Amino acid sequence: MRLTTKGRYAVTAMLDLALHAERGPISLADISKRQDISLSYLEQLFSRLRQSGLVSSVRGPGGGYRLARDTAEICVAEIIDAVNESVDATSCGGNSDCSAGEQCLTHYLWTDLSRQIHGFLNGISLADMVARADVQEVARRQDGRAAEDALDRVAEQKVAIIGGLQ
Amino acid sequence: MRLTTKGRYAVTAMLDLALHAERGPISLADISKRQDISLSYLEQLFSRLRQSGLVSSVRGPGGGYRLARDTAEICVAEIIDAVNESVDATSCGGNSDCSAGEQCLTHYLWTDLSRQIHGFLNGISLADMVARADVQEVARRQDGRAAEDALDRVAEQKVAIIGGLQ
DNA sequence: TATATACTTGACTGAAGTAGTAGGTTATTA
DNA sequence: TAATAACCTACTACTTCAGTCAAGTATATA
Repeated sequence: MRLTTKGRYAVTAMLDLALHAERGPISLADISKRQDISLSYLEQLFSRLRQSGLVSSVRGPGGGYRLARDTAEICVAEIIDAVNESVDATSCGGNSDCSAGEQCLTHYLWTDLSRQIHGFLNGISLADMVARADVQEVARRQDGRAAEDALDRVAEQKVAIIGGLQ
Repeated sequence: MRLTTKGRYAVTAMLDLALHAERGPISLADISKRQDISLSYLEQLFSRLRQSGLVSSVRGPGGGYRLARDTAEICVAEIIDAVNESVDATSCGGNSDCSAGEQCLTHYLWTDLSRQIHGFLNGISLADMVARADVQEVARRQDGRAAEDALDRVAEQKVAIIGGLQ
């Protein structure tokens, strides 16, 4: 069992998608900026998310990704599964051949733990996350900063134009 | 967060110690045979378990390891901690600096998950494991096989002796 | 229809961790 | 003093992570 940036990034990106769904397709470049995740790395992750049927893509200018299902129908466990991170805590994958072909002493402990984790992550949908106050606050902060950055870019262009006129 | 053979082996070995505590110090060679874990690898793990004060050692012939505390006072979470496997699911270690120095969108999700896992593993002591029927069954099977192996070795010695006499 | 935009794919890489192996030294006891 | 078992150090093959780079392909707009 492992949970690394891979699964965390995937969930974060999917949540970003859920939060900005009303704007139409969201480009990975946008998510990359907002969530501070490498664009190329996001491309890899979304390739898997698309193959798993969690998102659909729209190509061409103005394109991007959108959720394939309602936010209430996508749970965190699915997203982590999609990017190939297993939440299984046993070494045998539940086959009970963990110690010289037979069940190891601690087999049931890991089985119980797996059930515990899976139950927890299965019970949380993107809709649940979107509804949380703390998530909304972070999202507001991130959107605010993105707007500032956009203004900065406009200002820079003005300076460049004025510089060109002189 | 990751849970690999390292943590699993450590818990299994500690449970083996708990199950055979009445025999006095248990050698790593015994555990290695019973649990099918590499002896050298066990040495590495027990070095950490000793440093963490979970086991004490007895050197010399007839020596080995024994639990430093009562089985009811040692929980699974401690053992996994001791061999340096973290059960923390956040990337920031709880520092909330996960996304460009600020809290990431999914911070609370990983914090909750960590609490969940830690609570589960903290609530299970070695005594709880020893008391489980499934654990006792596997232990009986392993002890039975160990006894058979011992008989086999005696038989081999006899053959060797007879061979030497001829 | 040219072109910018955006998604897609594959190969590659440095760093880190896993799961060991090998070969010693030191302490104890029979 | 020989055997036993803990203790210690160094090494290695392998895998995965996290990310980069480069070359594509598809599509909408001007």
